[in-house]
Amino acid sequence: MTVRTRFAPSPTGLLHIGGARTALFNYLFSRHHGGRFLLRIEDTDRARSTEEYTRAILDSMDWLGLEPDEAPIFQSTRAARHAEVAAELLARGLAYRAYDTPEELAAARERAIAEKRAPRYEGTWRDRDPAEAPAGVAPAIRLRAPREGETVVDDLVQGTVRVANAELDDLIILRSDGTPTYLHAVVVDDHDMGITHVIRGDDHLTNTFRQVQIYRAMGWEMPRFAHIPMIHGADGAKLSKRHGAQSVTEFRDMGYLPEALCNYLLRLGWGHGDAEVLSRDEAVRLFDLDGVGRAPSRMDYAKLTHLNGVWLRAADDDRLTRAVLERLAHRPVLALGSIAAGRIQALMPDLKERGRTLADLADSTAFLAHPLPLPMEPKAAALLTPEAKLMLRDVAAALAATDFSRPALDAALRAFAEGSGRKLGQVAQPLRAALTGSTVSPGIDATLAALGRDEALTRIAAAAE
RNA sequence: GUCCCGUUCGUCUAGAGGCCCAGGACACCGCCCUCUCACGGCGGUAACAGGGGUUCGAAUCCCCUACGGGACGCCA
Repeated sequence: MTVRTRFAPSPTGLLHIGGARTALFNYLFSRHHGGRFLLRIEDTDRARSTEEYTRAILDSMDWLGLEPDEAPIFQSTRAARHAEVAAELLARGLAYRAYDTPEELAAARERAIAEKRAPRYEGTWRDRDPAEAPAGVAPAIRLRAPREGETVVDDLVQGTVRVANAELDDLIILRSDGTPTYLHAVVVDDHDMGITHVIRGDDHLTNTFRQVQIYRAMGWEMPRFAHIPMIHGADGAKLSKRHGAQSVTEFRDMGYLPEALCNYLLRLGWGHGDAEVLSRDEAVRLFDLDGVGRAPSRMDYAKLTHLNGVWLRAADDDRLTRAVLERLAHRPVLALGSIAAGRIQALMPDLKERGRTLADLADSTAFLAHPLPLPMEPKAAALLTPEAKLMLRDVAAALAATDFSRPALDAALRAFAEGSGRKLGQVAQPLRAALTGSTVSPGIDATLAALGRDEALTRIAAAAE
């Protein structure tokens, strides 16, 4: 049997990281087992679903490298099939028409809560003669769920979970307007799509019992279920706005790399020995459901950032240069011609050593594209004392005598420092300030070389004035 | 209220009865490297929720308590 998994987001918002992790686990599981990964857009809530969100979710999945193996299926296109299955259940006496009005149900619910009973449907129309149906009320169709015994879910993550059928009620599968409810549509679609493994957030665990009842009623083979714990904010509460970034789009905009976000999300709730840094290939090779824990995990932005640094250092220089240029394009003061691009490219191996996000990288790169006069950070300006300025003129002369290769620049600076009785730092720091307007940059020789002879000497002269 | 699930360093986790007076990673604190900042290296602080069992022996098995989370909709 070929493994088939699916990710089934509803397009009522951006793809958040909980959803991204669910998608990732589905993807990795299917890949690990040589199966297929599908996508279903659950857009049955017509009021809240939008095309923009659908597109945004697709974009985010694409960015994360989680492309589905088949064209996405839109649940809204399958309403007729959902109704057909409901009709079959009705014909076989496994479902029934319920004529309760929303008002009656709401009243019954309030009564139950007031009397501290579970707010369950009492089955008013379960065995009532349809002839008693009130005129003008369109019925909803409810599943005739078993009332005795228990329903068991053999979950790949949660283990065997069981509940007494008396705890469950007769759920609505088709609304009075003929549209399917979520629980019903999911079962029908998963069955028709040939889904073998349903991997989703554990907020769906208790709903699974009712879905199992639908599978049973239809006599369908059941998929295996795997309910993975949810992601919480740093305070342990459900992830929300106040916890900071939560959508994939936001993380992308903040300068996180998709491989880093995937790596982080993979390790959140899943472990494999001491493995921490995992490429996509390694993840596919090692991932399986037995490594997934059952407790909810908290989002740790610091660890994500660290991992991003690791992947940033491993990333290709051309790719990073392009990404940085894109980010810098929003800064009108910069001169982003081919000269600047060349400098950035040249210094990228050194720059990426110290950045943690693309945003950091762009910040630490901007000086290369900045036209003169260079803005000076206060700390940098403080380094340019009158004595330092005098020294800078001599340094410029020493540097001008080299071929401006890194080794030659390094040797010249060391010789100059030694010859003038200074420590290298006493020479390098004012020089750094002159070249970058900052106290922080890659090695001074690399910085000089990236700027090039003319620009470097011009900047030094400007600072020495 | 009812039902379901969970609880190992601050955080993510390793741990499937003796290998654990609990290992790794991030964060934090020292030191080293060093032209700055990073990177890297070395070291440190820090956890089995509590209580009962079972067993020669329990982080690992059972029970209870506490605390978290989730679900109970003609939402998905």
